[in-house]
Amino acid sequence: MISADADIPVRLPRAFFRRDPVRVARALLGQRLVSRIGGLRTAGVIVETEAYLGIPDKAAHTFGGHRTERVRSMWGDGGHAYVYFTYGMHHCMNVVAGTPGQPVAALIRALQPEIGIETMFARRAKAHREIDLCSGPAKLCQALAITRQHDAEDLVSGKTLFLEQRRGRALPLARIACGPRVGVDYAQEWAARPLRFAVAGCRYVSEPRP
DNA sequence: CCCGTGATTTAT
DNA sequence: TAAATCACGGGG
Repeated sequence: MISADADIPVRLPRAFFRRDPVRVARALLGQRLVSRIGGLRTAGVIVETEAYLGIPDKAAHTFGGHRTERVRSMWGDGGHAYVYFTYGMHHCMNVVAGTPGQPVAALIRALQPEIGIETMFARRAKAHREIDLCSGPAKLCQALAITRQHDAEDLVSGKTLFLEQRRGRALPLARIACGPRVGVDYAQEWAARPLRFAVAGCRYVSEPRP
């Protein structure tokens, strides 16, 4: 039977995140990322992710067991945010996966804007079309006002940044496109591995599409 | 294609 | 300390 409160938002539970990063990256597709920052609510459906496999992964910030202040949150429990700053102007958000001591994560690369679209346009003055608001890891952080301030935030219990379950079941594999990760050409044999995932045919996915 | 921009990392 | 790097985005 159908529950009367089927549409009340439910958070993704801790167990969702305490899995290997490929599983988490795929399972995040179709879920909702919500930001309540600066008194404004913005949210979108995750349509593109990448998995970062930690110590052996030459493209990961924690490659080789690298453990610095910047990547501290990567070493913590699954279900927390890892937000980093790069190129002097951009923030990118990861969802930490696995359990403490496993520095693995899923990078959120694109959202389909859903809530607070006017706020997103205001925060992203250079975007003129809805598909330009969140079609890239730094674009979505700008649209949702996610910064290094939100690094290490607990997405399971936090009040400003969290994930709502939108799909009870995983997206069928046939509806997930995959391909090499973006911007990791330096990572040798890890560069070509198919660790980028996207909702097949979705126009909100960043280009070039997998 | 090229370049901004600055924290972080890596090499001296 | 100095130099190189960078999980990007915007403009031409």
